[in-house]
Amino acid sequence: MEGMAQQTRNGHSASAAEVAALAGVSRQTVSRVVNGMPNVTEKTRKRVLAAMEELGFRPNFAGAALHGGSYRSIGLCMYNITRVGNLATLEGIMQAAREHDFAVTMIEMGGDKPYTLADASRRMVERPVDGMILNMNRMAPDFEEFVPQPGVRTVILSMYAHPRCTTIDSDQYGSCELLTNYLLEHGHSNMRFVAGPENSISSRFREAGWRDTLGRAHVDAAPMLRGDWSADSGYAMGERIAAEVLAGGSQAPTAVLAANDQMALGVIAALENAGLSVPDDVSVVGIDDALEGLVPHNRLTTLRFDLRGVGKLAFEAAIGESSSIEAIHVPSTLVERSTVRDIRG
Amino acid sequence: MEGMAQQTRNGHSASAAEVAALAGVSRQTVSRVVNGMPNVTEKTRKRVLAAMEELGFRPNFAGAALHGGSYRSIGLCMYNITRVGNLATLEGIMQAAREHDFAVTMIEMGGDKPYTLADASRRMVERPVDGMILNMNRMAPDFEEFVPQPGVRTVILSMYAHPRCTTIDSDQYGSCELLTNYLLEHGHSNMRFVAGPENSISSRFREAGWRDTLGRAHVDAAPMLRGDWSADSGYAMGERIAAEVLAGGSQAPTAVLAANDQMALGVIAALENAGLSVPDDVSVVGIDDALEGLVPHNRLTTLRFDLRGVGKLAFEAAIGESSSIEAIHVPSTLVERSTVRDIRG
DNA sequence: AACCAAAATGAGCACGTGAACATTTGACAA
DNA sequence: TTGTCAAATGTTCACGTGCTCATTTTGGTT
Repeated sequence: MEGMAQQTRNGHSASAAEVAALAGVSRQTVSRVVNGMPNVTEKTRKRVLAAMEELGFRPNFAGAALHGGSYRSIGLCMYNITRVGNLATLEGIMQAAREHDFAVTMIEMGGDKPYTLADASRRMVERPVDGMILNMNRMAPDFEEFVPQPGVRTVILSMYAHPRCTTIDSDQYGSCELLTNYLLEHGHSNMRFVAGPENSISSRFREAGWRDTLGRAHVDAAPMLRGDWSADSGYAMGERIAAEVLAGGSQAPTAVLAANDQMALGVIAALENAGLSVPDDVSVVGIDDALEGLVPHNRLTTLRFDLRGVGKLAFEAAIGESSSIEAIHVPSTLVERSTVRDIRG
Repeated sequence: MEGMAQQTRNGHSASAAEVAALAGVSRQTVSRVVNGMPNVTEKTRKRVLAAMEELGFRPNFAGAALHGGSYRSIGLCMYNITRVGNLATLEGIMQAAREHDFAVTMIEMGGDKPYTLADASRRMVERPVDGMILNMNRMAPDFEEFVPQPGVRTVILSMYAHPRCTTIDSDQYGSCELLTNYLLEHGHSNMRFVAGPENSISSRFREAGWRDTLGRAHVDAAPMLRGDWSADSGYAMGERIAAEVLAGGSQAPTAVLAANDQMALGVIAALENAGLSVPDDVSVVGIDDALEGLVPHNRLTTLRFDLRGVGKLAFEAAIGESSSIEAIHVPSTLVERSTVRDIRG
């Protein structure tokens, strides 16, 4: 059993005291070596390191954290990791965490029913975290009245501002404002909007951005077409739009704004299937820039969110010292490809 | 500052002792209430709960864990979260974790250079985790010689078996074995294989599965076509295949096995662009079943991995009591749609 | 009222570490 | 040799909790 010298007691790794005993020094010297502090002779350091090696020493996290320091970890509660946007945000958070040598402690809430922020916060706070980020996809039932756990900075990923927590999200509203203006500037005053599902917050803000922008430009909005984010739903709406275009008349649309790229893809397929050309007959724009590498010859003009930026800001707000409460909307950038034609003049 | 009664000292939440003092009971009684132990009068419990509420008590994780219990968390080290497969695996792990009331502590390794298992393990072990799962996308340089941290069960997500750790992965080899046999059974003895990039382990196993299966069936393998997972690379290979088909002759392919769905999509687009019909002229199969909702009228016959199953098994191996070391390959299932034609007879 | 068992509560130790402070060692100059 | 000072090392305390064991209280029975 010599090879098993690492194991002491019931599976727990050796303590600093045992290392100290083996190395013939005091426990404090071991601590100094572990934490790379100065004022240790090279000879002593070597002896301690050898003892650590022999015993398979693993500094006890609890003992270290107990003293009152930070856990160097932030909590993240996600509702649905699978959603493309959430994933990129997660990546941004992870990247920021790595730069600060933080870990990310994740818990997932049951995917079926919408969770309350209070539940998420309660489950998270019993973990070793220095702050927390709560993702809110659908509307949390207790959003307004939610009170964050005292002493743990809490950031909510949400378009809605919160009275007691900093909120961060990509500017969903601004995204459609930007795209609508873009289409208007290219002469498309008669456009159709293919929306996402009604229960999605993003979807609602995207729709509002479109509608308000048209209103500000004094352009009448045609009835919105309801999709469900999927390419097939986009295709179905695309068929309707194709019929409108083919029917002609002054109300015939010249452009389509789809609330995500998949639906835009469906719209394009339906239009082309009906013998129409994109962008010669109809211009189409999407949102998300999610088709990269996924579709051959991707040429969709779309909008890219700075999701890593969102993740980074969320992380920094969660560990930040500032106690100010902000509502941050991160802007997005237009990605011009070739599905929009300029029809002015 | 009455509303700030929650905050004591420098941002730390109140201790059980302070709660005890306020409630006029012993600290041990507070502990009993917190942990829901029996033998506490209802009246006492109420008083303690009230005191906890007033002070905003948060049980100190370190203090509790110090006693030697479990952290109720497993570590996960990921190389690249963005990859579709990794995401689904993560989801499986999260789901299993939730069922056991575990959290998942994630760290990400720098996305640019391949990481060593030793690095990942070292960074992970200083966190409060009861076990760890290491993801290995490319070949880790130290795979063979890696020795897991003593006392922390370590699971590697890898197709290769490891001498000292349990390994788990979707059966990449078996996936192409299954699909190749499927095509052979449908009369396609002349098929082309569009591979993924050379540095990907999955890619290598998928290619080997295809090649070996053809060998066992005594069918000559045509030269493999090298893609890079992207739809555009699939399109490029599809153009070459189309040329071969149109050239005719006994060596003209009747089917294509693409190592992922995106490339299959590209192949189909190229074939159809060349005036060929799928599946009437050429059959095409992909792998991953990744196009759901993403593409209108998805009809690609493909293979679905049980990635959640992989995640679940990995989690359970990481917290399991059994010290046996296994190499688990989780099988996948065929998803028949309509891009393969039976040309027997 | 007296007694007893069971339930409720309290006291003290142990966990492994970091930090402040105390002590020893070693080098060098007078 | 002796004194001095800095570097190296050791000692002690504190952190907040769970557990074991001791003590007190409660409720019921004789």
